[in-house]
Amino acid sequence: MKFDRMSSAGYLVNNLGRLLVEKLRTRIAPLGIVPGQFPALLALWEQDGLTQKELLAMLDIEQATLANTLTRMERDGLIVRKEHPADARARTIHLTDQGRSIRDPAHLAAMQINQEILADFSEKETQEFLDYMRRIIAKVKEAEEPN
Amino acid sequence: MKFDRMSSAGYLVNNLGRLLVEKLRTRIAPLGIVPGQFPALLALWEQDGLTQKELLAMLDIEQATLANTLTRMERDGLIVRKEHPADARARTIHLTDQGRSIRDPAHLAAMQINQEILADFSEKETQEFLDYMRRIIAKVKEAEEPN
DNA sequence: TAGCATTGCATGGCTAGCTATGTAATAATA
DNA sequence: TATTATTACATAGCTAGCCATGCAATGCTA
Repeated sequence: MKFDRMSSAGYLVNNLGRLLVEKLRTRIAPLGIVPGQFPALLALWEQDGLTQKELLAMLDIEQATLANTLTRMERDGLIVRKEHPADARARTIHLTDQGRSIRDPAHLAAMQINQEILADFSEKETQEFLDYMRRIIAKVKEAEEPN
Repeated sequence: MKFDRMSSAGYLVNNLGRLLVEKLRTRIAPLGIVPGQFPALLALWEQDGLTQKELLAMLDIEQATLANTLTRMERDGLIVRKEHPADARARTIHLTDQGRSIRDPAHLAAMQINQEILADFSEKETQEFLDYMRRIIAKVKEAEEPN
């Protein structure tokens, strides 16, 4: 009985995931950000001044992971956290000028990577691939939350 | 200009990768192993007594990552490292009885996950999906090593 | 309104990936 | 053969994910 990694969806997804994170890392390094900060930045570029809880609701990571990522983002001068006007437990999260300024090149880097890795794919194949991914994600999430 | 994560191949691959790692983690926890150990175990189940270098050549991780994983595997009683008969720098890696004994259930867990997440896929769709993944992986690797 | 439950966030400890670097052993060479 | 280069592996330090837990503030309720 043999297990062939190249025929294992799980193995392939994981392997590609790591490759793409590293690719993104090198692309966005000049902007002073790292891959883990990307989803939070995307959300904050859409809407600034959120609380951690509100931001968390937009992301697919755990609260503790976000808290640590935000701490590093603050350290790196991308965001500042201000006291919440009405709730002393909460803090609102605001992009700095620097955090705001890298929006376009960061978007571009991510879009270029997506485009490059799918350069040999037809439009139909690209859509099929994205659809397969979304279907599997939905399936996994449904399995872990049967409600 | 908006960036839609659900249309980003990179984001989707990553998101799914994490979901699947966690799924695997819960499945194999009863066996006393964790996902990072899986590839090394697969290789050792195929061939025991390899050096770290030989094992590394079969895996898609960096040397330092493997060294740390092997240390944890030894700590957890899955492997032992013995002195190499001819080269005092190297050590040969051997499965313990415990490491050997979990082979079948571990294989089964991984195969079941692959099967479950693709349960709604036709055979054709499954093959297409795997093929798309392999094509993209090849593309990314080719891009980073133009030779 | 006093006490308890809940909430918002932070922290600790783990796995697992990465790069860079150290160290001892081996191999190559001047 | 003495020195230098290379090799095999380990270690340090980082990001980034996870779960469990702590703590202060807020909300609820008897």
